[in-house]
Amino acid sequence: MTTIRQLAEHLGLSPATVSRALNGFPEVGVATRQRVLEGAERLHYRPNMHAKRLATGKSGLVGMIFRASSERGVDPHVMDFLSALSLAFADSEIDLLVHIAPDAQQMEHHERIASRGQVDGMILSAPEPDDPRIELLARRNIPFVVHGRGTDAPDYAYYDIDNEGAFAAATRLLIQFGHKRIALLNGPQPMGYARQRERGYRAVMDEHGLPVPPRFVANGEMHEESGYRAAATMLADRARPTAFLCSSTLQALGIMRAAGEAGLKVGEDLSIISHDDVLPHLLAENFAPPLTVTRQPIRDAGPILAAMMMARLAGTPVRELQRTDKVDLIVRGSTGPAPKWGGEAWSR
Amino acid sequence: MTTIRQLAEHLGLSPATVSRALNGFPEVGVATRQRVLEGAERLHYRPNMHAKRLATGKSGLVGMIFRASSERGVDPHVMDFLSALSLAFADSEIDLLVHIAPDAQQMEHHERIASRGQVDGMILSAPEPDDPRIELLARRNIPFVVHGRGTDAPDYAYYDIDNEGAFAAATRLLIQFGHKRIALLNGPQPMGYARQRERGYRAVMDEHGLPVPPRFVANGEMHEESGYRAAATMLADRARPTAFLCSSTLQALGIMRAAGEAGLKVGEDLSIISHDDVLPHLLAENFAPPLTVTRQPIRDAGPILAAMMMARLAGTPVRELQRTDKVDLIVRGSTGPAPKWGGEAWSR
DNA sequence: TTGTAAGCGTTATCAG
DNA sequence: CTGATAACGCTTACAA
Repeated sequence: MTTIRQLAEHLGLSPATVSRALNGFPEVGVATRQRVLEGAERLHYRPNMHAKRLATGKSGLVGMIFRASSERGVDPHVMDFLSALSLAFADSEIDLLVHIAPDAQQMEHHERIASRGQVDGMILSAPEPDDPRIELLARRNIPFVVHGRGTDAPDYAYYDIDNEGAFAAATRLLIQFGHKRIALLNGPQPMGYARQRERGYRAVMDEHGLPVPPRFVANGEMHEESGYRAAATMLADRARPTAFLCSSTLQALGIMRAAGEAGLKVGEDLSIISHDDVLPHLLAENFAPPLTVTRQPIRDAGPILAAMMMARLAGTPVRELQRTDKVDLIVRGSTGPAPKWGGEAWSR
Repeated sequence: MTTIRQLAEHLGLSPATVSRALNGFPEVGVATRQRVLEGAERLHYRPNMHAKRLATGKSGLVGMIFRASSERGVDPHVMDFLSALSLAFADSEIDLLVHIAPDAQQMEHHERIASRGQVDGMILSAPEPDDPRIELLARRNIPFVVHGRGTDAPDYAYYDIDNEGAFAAATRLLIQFGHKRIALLNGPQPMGYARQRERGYRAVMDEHGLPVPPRFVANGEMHEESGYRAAATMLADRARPTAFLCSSTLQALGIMRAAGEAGLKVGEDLSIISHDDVLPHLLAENFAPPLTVTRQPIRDAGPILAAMMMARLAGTPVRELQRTDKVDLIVRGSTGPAPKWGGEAWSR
């Protein structure tokens, strides 16, 4: 390993000049810089990160702590996000420090990373309204950006999608198709996005004077089995829903299984609209029938949040780093007119 | 931020003694150590990682670079592995540095991490026979452990499952059920595990004198659509297979879709056995019908490889860090006796 | 058992 | 434009 001092000696320069040349400082002569660059190349000089970091106080690391439920582990959507994020940082100098922590140990892990001071900033996702992780980072003065929002207009840097608008649009489509008994299979209760989605759904139901009985709204994790369980229960009832809104294509898969067992044909006897983060290994258009979805690939959030993080580190103020994107509604075969027998609205 | 010097002053000791006390050196007096520990607590002392690392040359970071295909991104199974790995490192001092890189840029990323010297070791997965990544790490003398094997008896530390035995057992079961036309939907061609699986399958087919026409073996990525495509093609032929072996439950989902479109009933007209890494959000037992699988949760590899990595860093020799686990064959509803019409072996 | 002092490889300050 | 020199915060011989 050649050090900056060796390189300097080799060139007949001081370490200081070499450092300046290498780091693009303006005051260094153009000929000198050229010489230094060539020398560095020739001697295979690689700056020692640890020394650099000790001297500058910057670590070149951005931390991200994912949530894991104890039974099901990490939501498969997040891998897609992580992947896009990593790719987006690829040609910067930044590397990603990743933790996966059960909900119960989230704070512990944040404490650890924060107090060690080993990251320049943090990215966090799936915030709740009064998220203690956010409070911690703010208190410790660690720059952070958030994937999602805990509340409607938070005072931190975030990127989110318009969950409320998406679910309002989906509900509206179903109502236009004549559906009156529409059930919602939502994500976990405390999550910001789950609240936003429920709000969009309820607003449109209200608007059309359609009742929302409590048993038509379920909260659960976003996997096949949770979709199956909730749908099976609801479909067993005589006043069953004629349409489902759900939060993930995996849940939709479970709804389809329940529908199959109940002898219902999806797209005719039963309509389904799912939110689609786009899991590349299980595409909504390949469902049988193809799924109608509110679509916003979660991977698109990667480059956006990476850019936000870098801007934040460069000092861009928070209010310039808040963004919400619209969501597309894509109609496919899993939705259709309400069946005749279900034409009546559910009543207490 | 309190430094070790401040803490030392506060206690009337030298930084050296404080350092020794904190790092558990034996020579320090028991009373002194107690005092130091309390003082550190009181002043909220946290050692500066960068300084520590500059002094010791260790980074406390283990790197992992995942492969991503350009169209489908990262295999969803790996998130589960990453998650287990991170959990396993949680109460060590080690943190995980994660990259996701397209196959085409794997070497670039390895170069980058290796030359910066910012990790103490690397974990890598899905090796191929003469994997250039492994060659690079070996040449640079960076300790590493591997998830999977590129060859049967590699000279590096690895953890793998008995893919060959698993697929041999699965093939045997199908043959016992009377199947003669058995197709294999494998993972990507170059991967070690894909080769191992094909070998297990072919060995048992040979053993029973059953031919394996080229069109009965497909290699592809492990997602729903690849399973669908391959199965649809094979099922369209008049001498179609009566049973499928596949590499992932997502592929099995695709096979089921193709079977449905061909009017075949899975478990009766067509048998399916899949390898099951256990995706927690899509369980094989919840398929319709439930899927017969060779089962080995990929998450189990997390703690094993974490322990191996730490052992490797502590100097345990490579030959003591090589392990292969058996795989369970779990029979469920997707397998059954070969249909009568398919009783004849395929012939050229 | 504890202290002194010399690194570890950079960057940053201040002269020149 | 370039060069000394002092940090940066910790570890580790070596001395006591």
